Amino acid sequence: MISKACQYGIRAAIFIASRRNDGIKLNVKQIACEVDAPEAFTAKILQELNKHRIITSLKGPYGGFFIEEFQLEQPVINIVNAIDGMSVFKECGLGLKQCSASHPCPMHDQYKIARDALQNAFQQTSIRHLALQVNEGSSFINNLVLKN
Amino acid sequence: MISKACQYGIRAAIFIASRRNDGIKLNVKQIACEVDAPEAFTAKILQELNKHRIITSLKGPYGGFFIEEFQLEQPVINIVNAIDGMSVFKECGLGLKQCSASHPCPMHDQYKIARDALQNAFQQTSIRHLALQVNEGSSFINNLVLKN
DNA sequence: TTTATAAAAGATGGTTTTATCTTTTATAAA
DNA sequence: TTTATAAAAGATAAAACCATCTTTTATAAA
Repeated sequence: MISKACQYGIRAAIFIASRRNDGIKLNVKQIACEVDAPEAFTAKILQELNKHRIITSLKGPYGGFFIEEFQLEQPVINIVNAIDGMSVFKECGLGLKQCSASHPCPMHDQYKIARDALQNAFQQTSIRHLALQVNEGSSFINNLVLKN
Repeated sequence: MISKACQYGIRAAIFIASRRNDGIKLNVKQIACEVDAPEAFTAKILQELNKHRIITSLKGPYGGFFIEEFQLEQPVINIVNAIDGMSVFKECGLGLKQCSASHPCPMHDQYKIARDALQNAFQQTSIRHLALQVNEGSSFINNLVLKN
C-alpha cells in the first residue's frame, strides 16, 4: 500500500513525537536504531520530512531532529504525501487512466471504498494521536504495539 | 496497492472473459494490445495465470488463451494471489512484524478497515461479474470504462 | 511425419526503490 | 576564531520490479 520509506518515516515521526521533551534533539543513529530502519536511508527520509516541515532539524553539535508543538497536530497523510505522494489515493485499481467517477471501470466503486478508507486512516490520525498510544519502556519498536 | 503486473493480469482476464465465445482462443499479441500492456511482459503474466488455473492455454497452431466456464466464477483475488501474493491483505500499515490483533500498532484498527475493504473488493468480485460490465465496441480498453 | 504456429521456459536489460558511502554545510561550544 | 559535531547534499551500489529477447516444447493441420 505505502512504501517502506514511508513506513520508516511514519515510525520515525512517532518516535520523535513520543520522546518530545523540552529542547531534546534526537540524532539519526538513535532514531534509525529505535524504529528498526537502516541508518543512512533513515537520514534521507528525515531530510525529506524536514523539507516538508513535518519535523524540524538543527545542524551542528547538540543538533538533531525534533518535532515542534504545532507539528504534532499534522495528520499522518502529510508524511505519506511527502514521501510517496498522493497518487495511491487517486489511482484506478486496474491502472486505467480513462477511469473516473463519471467513466468508472468495473471495479471502481468497490476499489474506491478501500482507497477512501486508506486515505481516511491517514487523514484522521495525527502524529500526536499516534505518539500518545506508545507504551512506556526501553524499546520503542516493541512498545509501539500495545501490551495487552 | 497492487503491482502493475497484477493490474495487467486482471485486465487480461477480463478481456479474455469478455471475448469468450464457443472455442475462441486469443493470442498474447491480441491480448496485450487490447489491454494496453507490454506484449512480452503480458506473456509472462498469462503464463502465471495459466499455472494457477485462472485461465487456460493451448500451445501450437490455433492455440492461445481462453477461459473456461468454471473459471469465470473465480474471484479476482485469485489473480492478485497468483501474481502479488496475499501479503498486502495481511501486513501492518507501519511495517511492524510485531503488530497483530492482540498486539496492535497505533494505526492497526484504522488500517485494517482499509485492508479489509481492499480484500473484499477483490474477493467479492468474480471475473464473470467484471466481464459482464464491459461495453460493446472495437477498443476493449476504452469500453472497460462505462459510457455514461 | 513434416511443418507451421503459439505458449513455455530461460536468459538478459532497464528502471525504480532501497540502501550506503563520501563530501559539504551549518552551528554551538571552547 | 577554531574545532567538533550533526544534518544536508551528492555520488554510488544492491535489490526488486518491469520488460524484452531467444530458445525450447507442444500441438494441429497438411
